[in-house]
Amino acid sequence: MTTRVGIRDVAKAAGVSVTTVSHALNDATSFRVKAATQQLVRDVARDLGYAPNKMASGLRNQRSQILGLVSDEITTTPFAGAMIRGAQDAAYDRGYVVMVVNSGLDSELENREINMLRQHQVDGVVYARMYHQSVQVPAELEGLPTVLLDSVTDNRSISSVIPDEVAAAETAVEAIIQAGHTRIGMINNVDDIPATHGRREGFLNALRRHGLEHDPRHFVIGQPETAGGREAALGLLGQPDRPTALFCFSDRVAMGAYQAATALGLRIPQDVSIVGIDNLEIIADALWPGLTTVALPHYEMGRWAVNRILDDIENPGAPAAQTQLECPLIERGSLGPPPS
Amino acid sequence: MTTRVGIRDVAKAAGVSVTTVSHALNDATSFRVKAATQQLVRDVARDLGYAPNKMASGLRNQRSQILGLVSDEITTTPFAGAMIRGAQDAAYDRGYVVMVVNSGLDSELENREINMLRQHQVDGVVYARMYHQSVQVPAELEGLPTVLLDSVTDNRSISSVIPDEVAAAETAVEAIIQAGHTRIGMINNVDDIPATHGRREGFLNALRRHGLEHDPRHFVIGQPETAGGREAALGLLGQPDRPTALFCFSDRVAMGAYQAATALGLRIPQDVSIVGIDNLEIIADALWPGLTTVALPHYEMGRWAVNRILDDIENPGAPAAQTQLECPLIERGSLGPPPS
DNA sequence: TTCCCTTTGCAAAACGTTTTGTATCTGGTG
DNA sequence: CACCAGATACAAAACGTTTTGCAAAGGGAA
Repeated sequence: MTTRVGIRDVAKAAGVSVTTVSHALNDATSFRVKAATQQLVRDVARDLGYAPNKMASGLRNQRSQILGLVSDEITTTPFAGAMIRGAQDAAYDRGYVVMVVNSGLDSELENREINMLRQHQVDGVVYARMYHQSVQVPAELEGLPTVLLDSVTDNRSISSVIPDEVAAAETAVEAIIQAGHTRIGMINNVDDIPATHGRREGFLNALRRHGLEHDPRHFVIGQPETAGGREAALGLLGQPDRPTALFCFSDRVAMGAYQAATALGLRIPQDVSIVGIDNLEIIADALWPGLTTVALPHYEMGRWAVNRILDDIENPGAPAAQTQLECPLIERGSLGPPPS
Repeated sequence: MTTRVGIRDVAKAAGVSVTTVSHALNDATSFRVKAATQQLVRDVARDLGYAPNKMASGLRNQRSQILGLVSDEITTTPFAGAMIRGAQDAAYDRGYVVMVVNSGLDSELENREINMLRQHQVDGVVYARMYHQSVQVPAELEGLPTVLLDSVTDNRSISSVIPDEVAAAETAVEAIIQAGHTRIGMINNVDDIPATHGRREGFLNALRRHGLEHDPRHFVIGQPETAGGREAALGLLGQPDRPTALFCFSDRVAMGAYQAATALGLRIPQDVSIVGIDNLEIIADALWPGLTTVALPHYEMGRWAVNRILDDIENPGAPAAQTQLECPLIERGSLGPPPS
């Protein structure tokens, strides 16, 4: 239970003043300390296990080196981990640390939590959603550097990063077309969210680009969970001129499609190919055969958001940027040539 | 871009001294301020939107009101969310906030991150693992109040919280026995970790308690993922006197068992019942029929750990406690009576 | 009125840094 | 030898709180 060692202890041990220690350690630009002294101080500091108190230096510098990350439901979603980790890695690389708070759907609570972050003098906050959506930035964030993660708002002066939904869908459908399919179905989400529209658009783009006809009977919507996918796929694959490949709104929907295919006695990918979106490893890897899917760049978005906010802090006044990140195809075993 | 309002602004606006404002707001025990004055100060503070600077008060009080949470792989596991959320909820209730860091498997990085937490003067740290295991507490945590989450160590002076693995398995197997089964198989994990041994023990306990014979051919081990479960279940269910119910090490293993059953033309639960452990919603809910399983209390463990550490901080010297939390049965549709 | 308590308020010190302004060296030049 | 310019080191102020010690005001009791 030794008491913490402070800068004055280092000064005393090294036989120099507190000022000199500070200069020696922060080496700064102005050469106000002799190289030999600097080395001495550093050695002493290391030997004593000195670590500067960020509460004190933050108070003095008016900079806490803490970033806030406020998110909605962290619990129920498997994506949270990757986003948070990306944010933390980026923060760590630049000497910052992240405080995560999550408020579920309770905006009253969210405001109180943002207020706590403010009291801790966070230098900025990443406002994150677990599913890409359009949000209203709470007034509590006024005056704090803010970046949106996996969400957008109409205020163009706030930077944001989201997946390129249209391109993601195009990537998936292009792969299906490359495999030789011409009758391609899609199971989309019923919900009115950006992902729904973007993925639909990408699907249609790819078909059009290759001169393939869009058969409305092969385009269905359902709840974006496994059960919804199962029902939708049962309908789609039960038709006499069923599609030979299915592009699913998400990996969970794709899992439902697997169940439907199995129930109908169709083998994957010999009888029907299935492609998802998300690269939710715990599902995509577990399905049998493995699910070919397009990865959502959660980790990268987390990194981008933090880097962007730190740029804003270090260099204020740069114009805001709305960024879309690419979504790579992850091949496993559920995409093959159409049955002959 | 208004400059932050400080305690002196409140004092000036209320026409009292800074001291009085501090007393009025922290109301404390000693009645050093008249009720009317206190009310006035509070009103003024609210009107001005005053929020105390925790860096300053923390510096003065030698207490940051920040807790560290260091964990291993947050990315790949779906449990992280629940644990973190539990920790945060408990922290929030008591006026604290949580800094999460994760280091993957890199203990070098872990040490540096713990060092960052120390610099930020965290009042304590929760040392968490995503999968219940035995750990060595890093020397860097020396002198900091520490609680282990989902992990244990041989140092009995450190508090810890883990799931009651034995009881969890007993709960699962009891339910199977109650449903009428007598030939019960288990697919266990190959890895030498506490969960493996605890769940095996609980399985055997339940059988013994009901006078059921333990058939070694019905007990197999495999990799604790879906593929491992699939292979193990193919062997188990391919036997002529196959078990009528399978207790699986985890929900992911259970998913493999579903695949095996389907491949063998066995219906769940009519031909074979399956029970898992984890209550990994994204899988248990998605399987068809839904997976009956035993929930691991991740959220509750997170809460317990933080509450315990705050108790330790507020009231040092209490003896350490090693706690096991209960695991409730979650019934969905994969457990039924044995085929007649 | 005087004295003494109690209530209420304030000034100042302290927490551990960083940074500014100034003082002291050193050695080179006239 | 005297002087000066850099190089190097230091003392002190500041960041925004909390808390201690003290002073002023109020009010009974004598």
